[in-house]
Formats: sequence, C-alpha cells, structure tokens
Amino acid sequence: MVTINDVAHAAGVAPSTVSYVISGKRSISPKTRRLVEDSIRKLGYHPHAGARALASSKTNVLALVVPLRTDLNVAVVMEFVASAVTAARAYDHDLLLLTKDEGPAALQRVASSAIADALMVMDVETADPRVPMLLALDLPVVLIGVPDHPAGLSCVDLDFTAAGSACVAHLAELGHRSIALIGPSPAVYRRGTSYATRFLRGFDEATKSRDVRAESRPCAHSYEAVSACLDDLLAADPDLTGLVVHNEAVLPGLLSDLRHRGLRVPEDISVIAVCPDSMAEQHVVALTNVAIPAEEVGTQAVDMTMRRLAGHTTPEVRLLGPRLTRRDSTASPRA
Amino acid sequence: MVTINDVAHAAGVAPSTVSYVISGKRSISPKTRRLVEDSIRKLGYHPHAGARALASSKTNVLALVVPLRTDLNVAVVMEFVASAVTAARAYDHDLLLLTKDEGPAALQRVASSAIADALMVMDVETADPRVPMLLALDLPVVLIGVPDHPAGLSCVDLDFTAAGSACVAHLAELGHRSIALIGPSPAVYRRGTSYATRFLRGFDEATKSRDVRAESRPCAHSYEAVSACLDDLLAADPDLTGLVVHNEAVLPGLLSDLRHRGLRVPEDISVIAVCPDSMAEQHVVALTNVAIPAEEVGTQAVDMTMRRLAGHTTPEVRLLGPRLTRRDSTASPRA
DNA sequence: TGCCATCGTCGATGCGCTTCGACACTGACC
DNA sequence: GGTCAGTGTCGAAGCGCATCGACGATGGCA
Repeated sequence: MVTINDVAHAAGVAPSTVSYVISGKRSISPKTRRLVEDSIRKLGYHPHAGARALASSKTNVLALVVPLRTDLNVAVVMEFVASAVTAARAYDHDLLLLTKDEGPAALQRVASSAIADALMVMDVETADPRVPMLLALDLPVVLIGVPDHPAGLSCVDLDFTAAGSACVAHLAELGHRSIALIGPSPAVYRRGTSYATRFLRGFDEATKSRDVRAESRPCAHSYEAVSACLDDLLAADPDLTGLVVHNEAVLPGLLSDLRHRGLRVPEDISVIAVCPDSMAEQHVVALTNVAIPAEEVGTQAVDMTMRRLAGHTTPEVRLLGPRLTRRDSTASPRA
Repeated sequence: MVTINDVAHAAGVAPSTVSYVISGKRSISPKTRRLVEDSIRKLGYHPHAGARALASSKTNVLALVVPLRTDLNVAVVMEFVASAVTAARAYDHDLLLLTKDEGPAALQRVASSAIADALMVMDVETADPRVPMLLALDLPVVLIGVPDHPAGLSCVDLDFTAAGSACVAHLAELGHRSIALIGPSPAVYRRGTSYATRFLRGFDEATKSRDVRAESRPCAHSYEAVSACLDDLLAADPDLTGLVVHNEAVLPGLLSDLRHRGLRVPEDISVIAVCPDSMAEQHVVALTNVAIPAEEVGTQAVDMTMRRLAGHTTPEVRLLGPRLTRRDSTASPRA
C-alpha cells in the first residue's frame, strides 16, 4: 500500500505538505506542488479512506435509503439511484445503499458509526416515523418526498399536487366532464406514501374547482386488478371519457384491457399517465404524460445534500414543477 | 460521539477488553461480557467505521458495480441489487454502489483507497477489458456473468446457455419446427454482453441439434423496433410458430403487436420468455418462461464474496440451472 | 503447600491521515 | 541594516480502534 509518507519521501517533502497539496487548505509553492503531484501520479497514491475519515471526520460517502418493494416503480427508483450516484461522484463522494427494510435502526447505525456524511431518504410517508429520529441525528438529511411535517429536514420531489391538478386541467380543457384516477396499489396509500396522497389531493382539488365528475381508485398491478378496477369505474360512470393513471406498472395491462373492451384510445377514452417520458413513448399509442423527473430529482437531492455539507444549514423544500407533454392518448371527447 | 473508551470506562474495564468482547477473538468471562454489553447498549455505542478500517484493514463494505443503461432490464438489476444489499447486511456488511460508467479507474480507486473489501461486478462482457485489472487488484472479486476467460475470478450467473437450449427444447417438444429468437438490443450484442451471447449459443446449438428452423434477431425496445423485427421474422418464414423472447422490455409491445396482426397466443404462435416470474404472470396471457433468478444470483454473489473474504481463495464459477415454468403462452402448433 | 498451565484482562503500539502551532525564509519598508 | 508581515514548509499530536505481548489470578495436581 502506498501511503502519504511514501509520497512525501519521493517528493522530498513532509507528509503534511502532501496533505496540503491534496486538500488545498494552505498555499503551496508551484514548485512543491508539481513535485508532489508528480510523485502522487507516479506512485498511484490514493489516500486511505478510513484513515482520512478518522482524522477528518469526513467519509466522502452519502447514504441512500431506497425502498425495495416491487409495488413501487422500479424503473423510476433505478433512474433516481443512477443519477444520484453520478451526481455524488461529481462531488467526489460515493454512494452507500441502505434498504428501508432495515428500519430506523440502520439510520442510527450509519450515523453513529460515521459510515456516511449525510443521508438521503426515499419513499417518504406523510407521517413518516423516521422523521423525528432523522432530526435527532445531526447529520444532513434530504428527503425525497415531502412528509406532512418536514420540521427541519430538506425535501425535494416532483410537485405531485400540481401534477394531479395539471392532469385534470389538461383533460378538462379538452372538454372532459367525467374522469377517473387510477392510482398506485392500495398498500401504497395504506402506508401513506407521500407522493400518492399529494397527487390525489391535487386531483381532488382540481376536479372540484373545475366541476368535473371524478372517481379515484387504487389499483394493484396484476392484470386482474386492473380489469376489476376498470369494471368498477365504468359501472360507477358509464360516461367516463378520461383516465388519469398514476401507476406506471399497470399501463400495459390497462391499455390492452381497454382495447379488449373495444374502447379506443383516444377516440373513446383519453388516457394521461404519470410516468417517465421514455415509458410514455414506448406504448403503441404514445401517451400524453406528466413526466416523473427521477434524474432531476436525484441530482437535486445530491446538490442539496452537498450544500448542507458545505455549511448551508437552512433546510429547503424544493418542489419541481410538473411538465406535461401532449402525445396521442388524449383528445376531446366526442359529442 | 461514544468511543470504545467511554464504554470501557462505564464498564470498568480496559478498552481492549471491550474490543475483544465485540470481536470475540479472545475468551471473556461471562461477568465481564455482560458488563460490557450492557454498557454498549446503554451508551448506544457503535464502533467508528473509519477507525476500525484503519486498525484492522477491513471496511465491512462490499462494492457493487452496476450498469446504469436503460437497454438492460432495470427490474432485474434492481432485484439483484436488492438481494445483494440484504445478503450483505446479513453478513454485517454494507453495499457501496459504483457505476460502470466510471470505468476501470473507479475500481482502482476503490481498491487502493481501501473503500471496500471486495468487488462485485455486473454486466460482464465476453472479453471484458476490466478482467485483467481486476485480477491485479488483489481484492476478492466476483463477477455476475461469465467472460470468456475468467482467469482467476469467481463468477455466478444463470446458465444462459442452458436456458437458451431449454427454451428451444420446450418448443420443439411441443412440436414446433420453425421458431425465432428475439434478443436484446443490438447494442447489447455489440458490447459482447456475456448473457446475450451465451443465450444465443444455447439457442443455436439446440435448434441445430433438434433440426428446428430458426432465426434470431436483436431488438431495441421501441414499439417500432419490435414491429419491424416481427415483420422481418415473418417475412423470413411465414410458417413461424414459436417465439423465444430474451428481452423483457419488448414483451408488452410484442404481445400487443401480435394481437394487432391477428396472431393469437398461443393458438397461432407460442411465446416463451426469459424474464422474472413476476413479470411472466403479469401479462394478459400468463407467459411460459425461463426465470431470471436475480434474487438468487444476488445472494449467491454475496455468499461467494464472503467466502473469499473468509479465506477460501479458490475461485468458483457457479451457473444456476434454468427453471422453466409452463404457463398459457405456449402450446402445440396447429397441424 | 508449592508449582505450573490456563484463562482473562490490561497497556502500549501503530494503522494513515489531518491539522495546528511553530518556524525559517523572503521581500518590502523605514 | 534592521524590522515586520507574509508565505511556505515542517513536526508532532491525536483521531478511535485492533492487536500483541505481558501479566496477575485461578485452579489442578503432586
């Protein structure tokens, strides 16, 4: 193993000088800097992470708590994780993965073992039991999602409330007067998952204020559940002309089921989805959608985390405005 | 921060004794053990990861290199990652996420900074350029996938060659005489991704030995690509009665395209997929499939890694036998 | 009773790094 | 020529832990 001493020796300087060259915390003469940098390169020196963490109480590691359930959208989670890793690396940090399954104790463990410098937490619930503990942790914490009482925690997410409203607005402006929301699986609502309830709120508010008839149903993502859900909605209102789908996993099943029923999209029924753009474009009928900007959220989450680490202590709540893209799955209802 | 000294003081013993209680590397009297354990619990002591790593040259961290491309199956990658994290935690280790995008330098960095104790590498290519470097690293390395020359590295994966053969065997035994393989996107083959070429090899061998007419095509996962691919295959052989799909992402598009063409599954054409069971069950017609045991592979990968860390130095190659489940999408072709 | 082996505990040392105070040297200025 | 502020470098200390050799206590056996 190459140590800082080896480098110092090779460069003919003291170890501390090498350290200062690397950290830039003191001024170094150009000559010395060049000498040291050459030795570092020549020896292939990388500082020992543990030693560095011990001496500086900084690990250069960010911990990310991800949900590993299958009732959430895996593609979105993955995209988020991907962008978070990339963003973290841009700040010279690494990403440690924790699962929600390990529970709150895992957060304690990471904090008090000094395994990571900060925590990013996904799949936040409206009354998330982890919030008080996270507050007590005195590590920077960024939530992906917004609980009812973020207290002093930073949050970032798509503005799902606005997204819910935007979907309704789009359909209403096309002339739809009776629409329905197909939401995430019942379990997601039961947990009080932040984005689900926020979207529903936006949907409800908008349908009320625009005087649009509306129903909403959670929906598991088996084919039967989708089918039953549609049965139910069409029974409740046979004149239904618009569907808002806040559940990417059911889209394929939903679309083929509609076709089975002889309902054409968008001639007989309009469909607007909340899903990543790539997914919207991938269907037989390209879907009008509100994008889930997982990548953007991941980047922002890391940015916020790094700001906190850099000393910006005031927590922020960043809600990304929804972006609706009109494609081929929505149209005005026939008279 | 609670240190080992605090615990020692609280328990009235020396710090080293606390250390031995935790590690179990020397015998401790029951009385002392209880005393120490109580203090640990009372103070909420967690050893400082950096200090531990420095003193013992063990980080208790496993690094996992994941591909973040979207042309691979995200769900499978996610499932793998999930099971790997869980398995690692069972061994009291954490998982650090690296992306393939960072290139080989990232592996060097992790190794020489002593950030992780071992490396697990996904998305292995047949002639993977990382192999020589990994060998030089003198960390335990486990590949998920099998390169042409694993040299001294451990590998684990589904036996895709056997899987390819199994698909053919199933269709052939049902009486199909002309089948086609719809594979991953061209880019996947171009990279020489290990599982794609292995599957293709199994497919080719089996069709040859069973004297089945066969075509194979890579296929991107846009709807147009799927459609073009089908056009092409049906033009090449209008009597095609069986489809092997080694590309989960195209399944929804493929199935609806077949329906559009008036081809019923399985009456007119049989479809067998290589995908996770959950995905196979989720379609309108439940799909006969060869399962991708991502969870099992993840667990095994971690097991192998831990064995290496425990001193088992001989590299192993574990190929998991394919498991074919017959569902509703395959049947004998009509005479 | 005295000896020795065994068991349980302790103290000291060092892992590789950061950081702080100290210090030598330079050039500017009176 | 002497002083002083500033610049660049050094040495030492200590971060929290694991580990090793040493050592006291205990009990068995003669």
